[in-house]
Amino acid sequence: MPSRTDPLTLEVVELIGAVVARYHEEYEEAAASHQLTGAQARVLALLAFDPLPMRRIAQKLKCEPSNITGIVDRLEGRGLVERHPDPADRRVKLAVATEAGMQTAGQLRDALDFAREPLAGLSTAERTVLRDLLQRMLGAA
Amino acid sequence: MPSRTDPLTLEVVELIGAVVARYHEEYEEAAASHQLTGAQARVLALLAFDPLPMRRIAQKLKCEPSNITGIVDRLEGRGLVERHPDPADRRVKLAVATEAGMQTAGQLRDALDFAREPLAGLSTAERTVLRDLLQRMLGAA
DNA sequence: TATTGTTATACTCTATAACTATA
DNA sequence: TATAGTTATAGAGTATAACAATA
Repeated sequence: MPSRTDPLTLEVVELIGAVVARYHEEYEEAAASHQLTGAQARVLALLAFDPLPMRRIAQKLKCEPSNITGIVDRLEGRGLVERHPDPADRRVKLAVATEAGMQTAGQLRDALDFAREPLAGLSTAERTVLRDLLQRMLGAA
Repeated sequence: MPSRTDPLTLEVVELIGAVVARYHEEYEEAAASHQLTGAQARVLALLAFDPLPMRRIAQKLKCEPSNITGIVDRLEGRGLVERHPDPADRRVKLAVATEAGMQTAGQLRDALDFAREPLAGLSTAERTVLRDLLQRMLGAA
């Protein structure tokens, strides 16, 4: 078993850092191309998947609920999101992506292809190794 | 050759997104444990590697130079960084990590171990596959 | 009483533009 | 005139605390 700090491991750690930086760069860039901030794009992506109460959005983004008010305000001002009452609990407001919001979210998803291209060039065996490793990385800590 | 959107590839793409999210979470958490913001921690990490002119920091962080003034101000106020004149060009200010800054940067580095633990548990062959894949991912786009 | 969303406040990061001191 | 760093300004994200409506 190789050591925790051998050169190959350090190299891989550095590469992961580079992937993270690259992922963020491209995400911000894709968001900006739609005049959205990163936070707005993340919320829109969540809501395109399914409607959520304000509080749930904050949990998903791991931030305070009070922040979501402004982000959804701005998305709503752009016509990408709407606030709907929850019939089951009148305290709750469900944030829902509009048709335009769904379209924008789809375009954002397509723009984030940088990872998909090279992955598709790998054999099934290689991708399986990668999947298992990533799962281990996420499960271990 | 598998398709660009087959289930295994999509699964891996999703896992990469999770790794990115996790990486950021832990980075912010480690920074916060030293009463630093993410941006401050990133600048400190850069300067712990070697001193840089203000402008170079902005290039590394891919932001406007004017932003760096405030970030370095706050690091300097905490005694983690100093501004030194550049003898070669009196317009330039070199930002240098202090002894305390070097220590903090080292602690931040150690805190970001989540990737290293599981990586060290992989065989050399597996880590080599991973390294090559990550390099391909970064080079392809 | 507890919870949901909001408001108010303060701080940081961000880009843009104008300024200063050097070159 | 061009460049390095700064200042001024405005918009956005963030946490904290207090508030209204509802449970």
